[in-house]
Amino acid sequence: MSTPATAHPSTDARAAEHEALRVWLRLLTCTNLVEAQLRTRLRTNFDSTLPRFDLMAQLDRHPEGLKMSDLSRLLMVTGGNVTGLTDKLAEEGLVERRDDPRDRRSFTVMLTPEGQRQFDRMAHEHEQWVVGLLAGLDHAEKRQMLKLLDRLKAHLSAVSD
Amino acid sequence: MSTPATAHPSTDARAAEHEALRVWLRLLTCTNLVEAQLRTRLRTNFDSTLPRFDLMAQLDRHPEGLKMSDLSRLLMVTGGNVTGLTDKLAEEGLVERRDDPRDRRSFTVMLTPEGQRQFDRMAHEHEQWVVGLLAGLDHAEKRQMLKLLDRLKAHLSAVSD
DNA sequence: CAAAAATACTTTACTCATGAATTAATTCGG
DNA sequence: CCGAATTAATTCATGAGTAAAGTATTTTTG
Repeated sequence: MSTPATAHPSTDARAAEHEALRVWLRLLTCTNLVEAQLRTRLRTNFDSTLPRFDLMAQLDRHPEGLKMSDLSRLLMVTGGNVTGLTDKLAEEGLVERRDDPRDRRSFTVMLTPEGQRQFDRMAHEHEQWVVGLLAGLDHAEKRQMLKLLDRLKAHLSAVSD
Repeated sequence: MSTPATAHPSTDARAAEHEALRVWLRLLTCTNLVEAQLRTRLRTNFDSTLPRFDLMAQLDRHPEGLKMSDLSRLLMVTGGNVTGLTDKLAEEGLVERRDDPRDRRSFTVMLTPEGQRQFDRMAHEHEQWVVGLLAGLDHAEKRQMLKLLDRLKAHLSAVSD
């Protein structure tokens, strides 16, 4: 560990704090801008929302169906939240609750054919939106960003226990 | 514009989509992890929340006070939201609404001395939390990240009109 | 100057998220 | 096999956000 030739260590500490805050605020700003765009477009083009899209995306990835508890874990939200989202999607005929013959406490949630059709259309557009929103970075920059975010994520996962 | 020597353009397009999605999902994950940590710590250490902290931070940065509309713009949230947050902070004696002598429709919101004291304590801890959470990146990586996020932000601002 | 437009804020109704309490069904230890 | 603990899902109260409608006060303009 070499100490750089700076006069005041406290100055370095201040600079480090400032830098970390700047990175965090930019991170937050960029994420919020992208999210806002996706929300708006999902709303105006499909009269839907991000949470609903995310839930349907999980069901799309698991055609055999998922239990409410699985959805809760995969979406990283509470069970009560999944109940509410599923209720509304079911009302609209986009997903279906099927009794689990093995366990009468639980059931399996699946996309209906109608839900699958709607999701396919949404997913296709959604991907293109994301490509467009991230077009500010070229290929090399995206790779760099991914590397940095992976490092950050690893550290955060460790911190979060 | 040179076309790389790849067999199928459609393959490139698919790869590009996949890469953009991956970057976006990592961005989202990292932001959510940091936010969750900050929320939890703000809650357990100060019995407060991020929106309240952010509002108070803006008032701290503007000791002369801000109008509701300023807060709405700076926090990038709707006016109704600012009304609710301000109501609660005012109830708790942390901020104060002062009549604007020039315009009876509006008023100036300021931190009370009590609010200023509480914010000072929170801000100090908050900064150290962020430093710790971003400690997964060293100095050079943080600079790199900042550069990439700035580029991304510039593009997003342009897209969002 | 009076009517119309714009502005500042609040209110209302809705979505989405949480945590805690509840209900019902399953599993496990004795 | 029975009571205790666990698990699956829902319900309820609360907080934060939106969009849209409402109120009151400027400001603009014909």
